[in-house]
Amino acid sequence: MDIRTVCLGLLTFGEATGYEIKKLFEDGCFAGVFDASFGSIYPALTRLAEEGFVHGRAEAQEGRPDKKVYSITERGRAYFIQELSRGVAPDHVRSEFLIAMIFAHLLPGGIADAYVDERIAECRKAIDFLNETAQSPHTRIPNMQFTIGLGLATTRAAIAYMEANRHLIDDTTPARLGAATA
Amino acid sequence: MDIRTVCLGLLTFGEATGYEIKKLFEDGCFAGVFDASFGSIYPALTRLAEEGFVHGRAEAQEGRPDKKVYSITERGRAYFIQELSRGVAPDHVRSEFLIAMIFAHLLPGGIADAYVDERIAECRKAIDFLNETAQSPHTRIPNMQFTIGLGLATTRAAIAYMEANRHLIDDTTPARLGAATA
DNA sequence: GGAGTCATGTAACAAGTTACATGATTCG
DNA sequence: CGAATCATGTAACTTGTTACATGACTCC
Repeated sequence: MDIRTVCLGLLTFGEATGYEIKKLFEDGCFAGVFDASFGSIYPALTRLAEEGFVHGRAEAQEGRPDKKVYSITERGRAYFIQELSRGVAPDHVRSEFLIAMIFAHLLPGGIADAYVDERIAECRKAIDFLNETAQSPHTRIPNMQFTIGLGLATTRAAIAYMEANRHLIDDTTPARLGAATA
Repeated sequence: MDIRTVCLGLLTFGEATGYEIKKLFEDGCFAGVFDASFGSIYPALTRLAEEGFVHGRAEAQEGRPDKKVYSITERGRAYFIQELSRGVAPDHVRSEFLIAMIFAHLLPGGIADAYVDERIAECRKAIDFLNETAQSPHTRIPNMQFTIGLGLATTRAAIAYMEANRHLIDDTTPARLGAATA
């Protein structure tokens, strides 16, 4: 699924500007699920408008560029539902953290260990964030609670596992030694 | 981290051809962590060879194109360790499944439910695969056991959560009804 | 005065995918 | 006889990022 389609989906929750969509990818309910830069969001919205899937309304502002507030059209909504009904592609994951863990035995002492520390801290932040999000009004629908709950369950499992098994990383032989004995 | 660097990392485990690297991304220990197509693997290896990070040896075969077996050089190994020591970027995730769950309330009855079925089946397959991988000889190093164990822990948590909470998805109001009451 | 927020947009670039080209062998 | 496996490589294309351009206002 491309960014265009995801933007369309976001607009089913209500109107938004490109700037607001970007923030939803960063701190909103899409954090950790999808991400996109301004350089892809703005052209995506422009094209959606050309195709008649959204409608852009310019809102004048003082001392700032006009705000372009987009709202989804009936056609857009139908198209989004159709796209989402066609099936879901496998997850696309690219985790530098996991790669670092796979090759942890090559890293000089302390580095992989620090990566685990960082990761645990990030997971804790993610849990706080998910708990907050679960309270916000538009996540009251059951499928949102499901999605947030799934994130909480897997993140908690990750923390518990890492805390219980991080000695497997600490014990890693430093790189130079590993190369010498190979 | 780009594909080039990950290919370099794979070669620290021993020599391999482009074809074999592709298989490692699909069924090997990198399944679910990273993925790449031939169109990016072959050029990556060519460039790594030009840069002196790997050495390519052509092996003649009957009735088939020459096999190019790549092995990592000392420079390549040093470069890879240096790159991996510079820190890890945040995970890059793009999950159509999670997007489908977020918008499940828009989908016609039964579809989101089927997606959950599929997902649980995939998770079970992933667990079988991880258990097999944990037995193979070159995953005996502790950090590999850690990585595999982390995958098992989070995947099991995901299955358990989905089985216990999938009613939140089943209960979803069909799309047309949802639109009418909005 | 510098950083951060709000706000949009484009051009140059990077990265990676898909499809094509080639071709023998083996398995069902 | 078709599909899968083994095996490499390139060109066209898609997608998306980074950096730049513009500009005011507010907080420290």
